[in-house]
This record gives sequence, structure tokens and C-alpha cells, in this order.
Amino acid sequence: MRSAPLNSVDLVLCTPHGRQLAVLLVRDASKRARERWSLPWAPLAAKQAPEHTASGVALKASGARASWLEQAGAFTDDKRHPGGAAISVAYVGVTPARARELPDGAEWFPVAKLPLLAPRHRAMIDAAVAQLRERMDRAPVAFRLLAPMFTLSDLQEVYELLLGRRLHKASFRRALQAAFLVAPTDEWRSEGRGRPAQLFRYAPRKRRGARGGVRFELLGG
Amino acid sequence: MRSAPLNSVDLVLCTPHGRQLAVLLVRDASKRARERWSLPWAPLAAKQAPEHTASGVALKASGARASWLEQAGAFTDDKRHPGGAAISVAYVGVTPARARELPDGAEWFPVAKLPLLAPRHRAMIDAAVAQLRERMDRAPVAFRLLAPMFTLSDLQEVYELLLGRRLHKASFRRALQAAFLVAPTDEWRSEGRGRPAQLFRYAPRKRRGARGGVRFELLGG
DNA sequence: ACAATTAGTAACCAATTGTTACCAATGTCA
DNA sequence: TGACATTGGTAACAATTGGTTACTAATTGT
Repeated sequence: MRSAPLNSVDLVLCTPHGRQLAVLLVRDASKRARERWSLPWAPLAAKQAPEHTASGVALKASGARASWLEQAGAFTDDKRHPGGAAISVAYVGVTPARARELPDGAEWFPVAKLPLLAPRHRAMIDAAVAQLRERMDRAPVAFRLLAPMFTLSDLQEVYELLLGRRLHKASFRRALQAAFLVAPTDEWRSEGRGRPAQLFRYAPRKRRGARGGVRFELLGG
Repeated sequence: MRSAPLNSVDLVLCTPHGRQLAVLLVRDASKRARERWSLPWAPLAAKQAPEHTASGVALKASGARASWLEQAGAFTDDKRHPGGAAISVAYVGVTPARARELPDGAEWFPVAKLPLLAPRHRAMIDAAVAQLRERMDRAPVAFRLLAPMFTLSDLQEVYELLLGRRLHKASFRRALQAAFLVAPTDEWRSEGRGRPAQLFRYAPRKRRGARGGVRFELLGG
């Protein structure tokens, strides 16, 4: 019987943490001094769809279902995996910020302040965060980072966090209005100071088929 | 000695073919009646970066280097691989349309008229084409589908092919001008009828840092 | 009551994009 | 040779979108 699995499914689970994006890491008891943290992972089961495995890893490591999950690629190069896997299939997931406690040994780390990790896990996190940023205008990533009910300021904060730059309130809301993505609810939330904010939910409606010309967003290279 | 490799690298190589995108398939001699075509692939070598393997597959199957190559994900589900691989890492590549002959047993197929393929290969092609469309505004995919020198009408045709819709000539060129992505050359090409067109080359210059607000391009779901 | 703070919107102006229309250079065909 | 069909290329105007300023609203703290 082998002790090291051949292939693995590794998960980069993200959540908003203050004004930063945070990643879930688990304490890795089997490791020596240096690398005490790692991404949650599981051996790849041949008989199970890898998304299903990733989904299970998310549940076990964070205590809740991931609200969005997508493959982020295969990592097979020389960078070694903590469990000795040959091929590691990485998944990106998101989950709303919660007050609830995490399972033992798991902790959120802001992406800017990660501890020392196995090189393969570093590469996965970089790829996962990049993929989140690219996917946000195709998939409802931003909405899945929030609870089902949210204020427009919450939503704007998530967009700013993912885009890495500030947005103008009026422009943001005008664009959101035009996109028919959210619906107001009857509820309001008071954060202490300031006027209470109305709560919205994600409720995408119609859609005028992909308008606009080309955007040459390409940098050099 | 095992006859079937455990893991594979599979390549979806694309090129413009008339007004359609075409994919390179190779005749699979080892197969029985039904599935006579497959994507070019190779076993995954543990000691070699998988991109390198993919690059070699492109060279062997098409007779030329791929001008752009990127991983398109890992495919591991129940859909079986022609070579019996457990995990298949798919790569998308592009190459300019050429008059030159293909190596024996290889052929371009328009994506709309594919022959019967292994389910895993169908899934890879779908993912690869989708990825091409998504990447084109981040990576110079469109330019790599063209020869080093091209007319602006050629370029527009590639954009239309990838976007799946017609673009306005004047708007397209104005946007292109503003993006500083191409430089004119001294050469001109005459296609027979009509005024000769000036040839351009891809020469990305400066870049004003990511302007603009948010675009909620999100559909339903 | 009033300052401070956060939510939300109107309205103006600048920039971008869609469109129409035109001129230029070539091959075709009477 | 001289329309004219065909493709390349651009100017200029109209419509739309996006950035910004500035305002009003509703709440807490002093």
C-alpha cells in the first residue's frame, strides 16, 4: 500500500477579509519546521468527479459549502506538492465572510500576508486570484463572496477588492442599474453610524445581447 | 511495462479556416470503426514541463510551432480518453493559416463540423474555444492567429470570428488606433480586386493603466 | 440642535462609440 | 478608355456612456 497519493485536488478558497481577499489555509501537522501551513487538499479519487472532491474539501476545511467553485488548472511542474502528488488539480472557490468559527486548524490569511508555503501552493494561489479577477465579469463571483442579502456599498467594496482600485459610487450604481443584476428587498441594515442602507439580492433578469465594440485591453507582450 | 500511460497532455490547436475556426485532428490508426479522429496528444512525462510536451505535440502534429499556447484545464471525469489516460491536461494553441501541407494523418476541421470524437476530446475542444474567446482581450491571441504581417481587414476578420459577430470597420480601427497595438509597415498587399491594403505588424507600445469603470457583462445564472 | 457619517440621486460635462458618408486605388468589362 | 464594382481608409456627426460635482436623506454621537 502506498502512503503518498499519485494525484491531488487542491483548493484555494477565498473570502473577503476587511478590505483584503483572504485564502483559507490549514495547519499541516505532518510537516517539519518550515512549511506549517498548506492549502486544503485531498487525493484525487478516480471514481469521483474532481469538482465533487473539491466541494468536499471545502466543506471539511471551512465548515460550509463553497458558494462558487471552478477549476483553476493542473499543476505538474517541478514545484513539489506537500503530499507528494504528481499532478495537482487546483480549484478556486469563494465563500461569504462569516462570523461563525472555522474548524480546528484552519485559518484565513490575507493574500498579501501569506506564510511560507510549498511552491506549488504559492503558484496555485496566484493563479486562483488571477482567475477570480478575470471571471468576475462572466460569472457571479462577486455576488457569491457576499451573503444572499447585501448593501450596494458591500457590493462595491467587493468589486474594488477584486479589481484592485477604487470605483465611483454614482457610476458604479448607474452601471449596476443598467445591468439588471440586483433587486431591492424590503429590508434595511443600519451599521451604527450613517443612514441605513437598503438590502439587495442577486436577481439577474433580461439581457440585451452582447453589445459594444471591441476592447483592446491588451498590454505589451 | 505498462502499455497505457497514466496521464496525458492533449492539444487543441486552432487556426482560421475561411470564416470559421478550425481544429487540428489526427487520424487514430489504433482505433476501431467509430472514432477514427482524435486530438493530438502525448503521455505526460514526469520530468518535463507539460507546456513543453504540448509544444512538442504541436510541432509534430502540425509541422510548425504553435504561436500561442496555454493550459486549458485538467480533464479527469468519466469521459474516457482514447489512450486510457486517467488525467488529461488540455492545452489550447493557435497557429496562423498556412498554405503549407500538414504532416500525414493530420487535418483541419471547422469547429462546427467535427467528426465523432471521444467525449473527453469533445469537452476539451469546447473548453479550448471558450478559453480562446475569453483570452483574446488579455493575450495577443488574435495576432497569433495571423502571420506576422497582416492587413487590418484580416485582423478584423479574426476578431469577428472569435467574437462571433460583425464589427464596424471605422469603430474597430479607431479602437485599434487608440490601443497602440499595431504599427504600419511599408508593404502593401493586393488581393486582386479593390484597393491594395497596407500591411501591419503587432507592435504593442505604451498603455494607460486600466481605465474605465465596471462592466457588468454577466448573463443570468 | 448640530456636526459627523453613510446612503442615495440628479445633473452636468467629457469621452467614447455607432453610424453615415465620403474619397482613394485597384481590377473588370463594355 | 471610361464607367463601375470592389475593397481600403478616414472624417465628421449623433447618440450613448462614463466621470464628477454637488446635492438631499437618514441615522448616531455630543
